[in-house]
Amino acid sequence: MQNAAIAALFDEYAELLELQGANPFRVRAYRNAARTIENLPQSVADLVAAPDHDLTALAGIGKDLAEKIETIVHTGRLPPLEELRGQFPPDVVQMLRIPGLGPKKVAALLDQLHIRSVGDLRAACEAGRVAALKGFGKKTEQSILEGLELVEASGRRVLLSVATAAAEAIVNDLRQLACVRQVEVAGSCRRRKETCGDLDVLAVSTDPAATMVRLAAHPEVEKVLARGDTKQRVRLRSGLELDLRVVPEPSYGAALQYFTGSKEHNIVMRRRAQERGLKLNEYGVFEGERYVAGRTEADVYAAVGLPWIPPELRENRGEFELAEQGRLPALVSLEDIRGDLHMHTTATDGTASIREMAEAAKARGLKYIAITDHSRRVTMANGLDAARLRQHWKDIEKVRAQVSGIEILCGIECDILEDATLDLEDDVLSEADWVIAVLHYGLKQPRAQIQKRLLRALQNPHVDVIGHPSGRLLGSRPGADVDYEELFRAAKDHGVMLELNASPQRLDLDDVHAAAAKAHGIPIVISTDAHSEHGLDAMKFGVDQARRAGLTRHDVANTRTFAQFQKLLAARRS
DNA sequence: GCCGTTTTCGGCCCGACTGTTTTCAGTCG
Repeated sequence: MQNAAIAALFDEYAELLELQGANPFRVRAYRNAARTIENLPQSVADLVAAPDHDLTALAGIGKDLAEKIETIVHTGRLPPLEELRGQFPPDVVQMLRIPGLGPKKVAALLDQLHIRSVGDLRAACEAGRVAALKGFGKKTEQSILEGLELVEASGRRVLLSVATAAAEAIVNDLRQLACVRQVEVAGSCRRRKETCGDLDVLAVSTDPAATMVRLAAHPEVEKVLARGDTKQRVRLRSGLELDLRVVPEPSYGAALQYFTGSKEHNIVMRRRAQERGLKLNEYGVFEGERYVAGRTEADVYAAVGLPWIPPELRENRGEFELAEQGRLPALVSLEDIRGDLHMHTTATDGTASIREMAEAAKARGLKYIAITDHSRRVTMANGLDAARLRQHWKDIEKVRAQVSGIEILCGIECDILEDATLDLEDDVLSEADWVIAVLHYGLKQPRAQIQKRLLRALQNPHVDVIGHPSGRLLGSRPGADVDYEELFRAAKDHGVMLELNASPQRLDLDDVHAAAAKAHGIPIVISTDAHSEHGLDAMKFGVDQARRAGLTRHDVANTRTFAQFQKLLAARRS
């Protein structure tokens, strides 16, 4: 069982416990455990398989949870959860997704109105029975009906690329106002998480009311959901919800820190403040009633004895320890990137020619690229067989002569077939400058076969890098069941690099596994997998995830100059 | 349910907004 699945069981358990009215700290313990497991680079199942393992060494895992994890790994089940599920109708989880409905209200609906399903809930609202309940009213009833629509329609997280575009549109509009002194996106979007559930925008304004009005009037805003003096929540036409908060100047840094999160990171921050006899909230750091700091984020971190921590690292995944020891990494940036080593052309499923891609890459300041079209197995993309590939490389060489100022590698994105052989013969692969091996088909194969395919590819002397290792597509397709520890060891042994695919729906390696690959000393290549000139702009999203993984420019192979990169490649092959 | 050079009990982060309340619980981030 994969870590995410184990975490999901604990999250569901926490939700049902909450409905039951259990001790809130007990509920939190399950949620904390879920986060710990989710953020673990190695598979919990592998940990359990090790002879003298100790799960209680993990943060937030004690004797009880360790036993529950063992049970899940061995049986695939969590009996107490199954028992708890039996006490509630299956639709409760969906009801909890409705904005405004939390565990207390849902429990009241179940107990007093005997609601069994989402359908029951709709009927009860329409009959006016919900409004009659104590603690409910007409407005609540109406908002439940609207929430039901919403939950059924979307309620999903959106890609970081989508969230970023929406946030920038709003922020740029607010910036037009003379009264707006500062405005910035906070939240998971600022932390550059791969998907965002909503948007948080923070502003300093001399006229908060006018700022609120401006947001409400923005063409992308579909509905104002809540509006106070300092806070407004709106729903955008895309379905994404956005919070705007207007704060006083002396609180801007504290508010930015607070609303950037993550929740887990902030809990540690406030605990550190407490330990120093201080109180930290979105208005600043306080000693009793006295304001101590809050104008900038750096001031807030300094007040709790830390250097400023980059937003991408704020997940309580070890950044506090690094900050305390003065060992925060100098994170890789987009400006560090010199090459892009995965892209397609009209030879297969790209929309631009070799020359157009080269010119577009050059215009973006890149010094070298690899043209890596598909191999024959990818028939729907018109994948290349050996003969067409050799001709394609000749065409690339012609472009090399025509376009100066950028180096172009003759590459290939070669499929690792379901039977663990490569889609092209060794003789043609040996002629390539750059070989990416990837899984496209048979992603649902059992773990053993997936591993066999990856390991066989790693052992092939012509393979330089494994591309998008899991094959996942965010929000639509889970990745293959990869044993990452084994993958990393083998990649290290054979000197093969690993790709962090920057395409916004892939971001694969993800941040957790990219960090683990770095720990193994494996060079990471951030590549766009561009299928058009515009696709080259995805590099920033790959860099974002690399930063979340704590990678420096030294960890990323394509920050090297072309000469240095070629040396690395030559060393790998010898 | 977890955790601990303030240890094995008694803590566990903090505030805004809403709707329903006559002073606050629930929800949310």
